[in-house]
Amino acid sequence: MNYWLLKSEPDAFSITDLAQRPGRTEHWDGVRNYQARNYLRDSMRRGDLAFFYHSSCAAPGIAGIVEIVREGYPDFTAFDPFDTHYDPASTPDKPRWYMVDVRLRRAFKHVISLQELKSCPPLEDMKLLARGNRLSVMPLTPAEWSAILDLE
DNA sequence: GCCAACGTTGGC
DNA sequence: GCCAACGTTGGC
Repeated sequence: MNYWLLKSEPDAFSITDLAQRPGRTEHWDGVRNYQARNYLRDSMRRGDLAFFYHSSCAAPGIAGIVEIVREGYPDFTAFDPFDTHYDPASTPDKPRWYMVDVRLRRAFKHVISLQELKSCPPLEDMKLLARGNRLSVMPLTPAEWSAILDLE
C-alpha cells in the first residue's frame, strides 16, 4: 500500500468535478512528465491512496483523498488531435503517456492550505514543498501521510 | 501578470 | 554530449 499526492488545477478538474462523476470515479489524464508518468505506469497499485491537491489557483492545498481503482494504462487523450494534451509521438501501438483511474474517498470540509503544510515541521522534507518542485504525481511517506491527516 | 525554477528541444 | 533557447508550472 502506497501513498501519493496528485496535483490538478481546479479550473480544469477539481475535487468537486470528481464528486459529480458517475461512481465518483474518473481517469487521471494529461500527465506529460516522464517522472510522473513512471509513477503512474510502474508504481501505483490498486488500493493505494492519494491526496487530491489543487494547484495554480487562489487557494492551493489538499482538498481530499482518492483511491487508485485502476492501475496504469495508456492515456488515450494523447491520441486525440483535438485534445489539449495531444502528443503525436504517442500512439496506441507505442503509448508514451499513462493514466490511472481514481475514485473519490472523501473531500475535506476545509482544504488544507499550502501555508498550513509549510508550517508543519514533520513535512519539512516533503517533495511537494521542495524549492521549484513541479512534479504533479509524487509519493508520500506514511509519516507524511499521517502528519497531513493530522492537519485536517 | 510576474517571475523563478525546471524540463525539453534542437543546433552544433 | 553540451548548452542556449524556449515553453510550462505554480506560487504570489
